[in-house]
Amino acid sequence: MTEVREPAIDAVPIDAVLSALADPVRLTFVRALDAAGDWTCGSDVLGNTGIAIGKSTLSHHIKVLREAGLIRTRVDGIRRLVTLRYDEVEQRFPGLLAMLRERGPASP
Amino acid sequence: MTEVREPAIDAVPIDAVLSALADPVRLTFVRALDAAGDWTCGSDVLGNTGIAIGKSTLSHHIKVLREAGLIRTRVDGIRRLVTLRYDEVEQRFPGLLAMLRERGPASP
DNA sequence: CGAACGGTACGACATGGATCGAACATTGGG
DNA sequence: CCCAATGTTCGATCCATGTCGTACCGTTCG
Repeated sequence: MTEVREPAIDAVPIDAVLSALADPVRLTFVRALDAAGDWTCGSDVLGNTGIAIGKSTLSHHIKVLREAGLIRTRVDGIRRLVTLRYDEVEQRFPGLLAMLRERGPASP
Repeated sequence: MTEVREPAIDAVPIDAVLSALADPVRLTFVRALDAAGDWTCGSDVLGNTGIAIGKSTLSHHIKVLREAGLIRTRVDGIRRLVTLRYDEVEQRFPGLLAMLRERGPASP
């Protein structure tokens, strides 16, 4: 198997998406994936964002995001690569990803 | 005073909005306000939505939603009326309210 | 084969936040 | 003037979940 099971985009409830994005770690993670734009190793994203959490915690967050339909996980040999399900998310929740790029007024 | 203090829409961080909407009670509340479309009394919304919580809990949720920039509270004599800040939210987070109307796949 | 690597699964723990009840505040009416 | 109606505030409690550590699993390579 080269793909990890993920829900169909139409089967994901908005509730799950909101809950998934309500966590600061996961929000930062999604923003980083959005900026990266390509398949990325999960632990690499950690390094890029400066988030300091254990690997089991990271695994947990990735699972939540995957079950919320936001990301996809691909098995590549010894590691797992993740990516935003960009087009699908945009189709189902138009404008959502653009919203997340909004950093808000806190940018000194 | 006939208005309760609320943040300017541009001062609202997306984080606060996501956290506010991640709670099922608040999400239901916002949906009800959206459907009602007009000024609505807080306790009325409770009756309309069938949510069963104490009045202090309701007050708490309203406060969270107000501080997230989503609703406005107006003092009208003995009661307080709440409403969605529809146009402002739509301007700052285009598509968000439409997303919330999406009930997801659970609609038999 | 067996060791190392990258990630997952599971149990335990701590903390944030949802909830409640009671006391307080404000307004309106008898 | 006092009382009823409506919300807010404050403490206390309880639970969901973010976090960690350890054990485990699949893959790769010596």
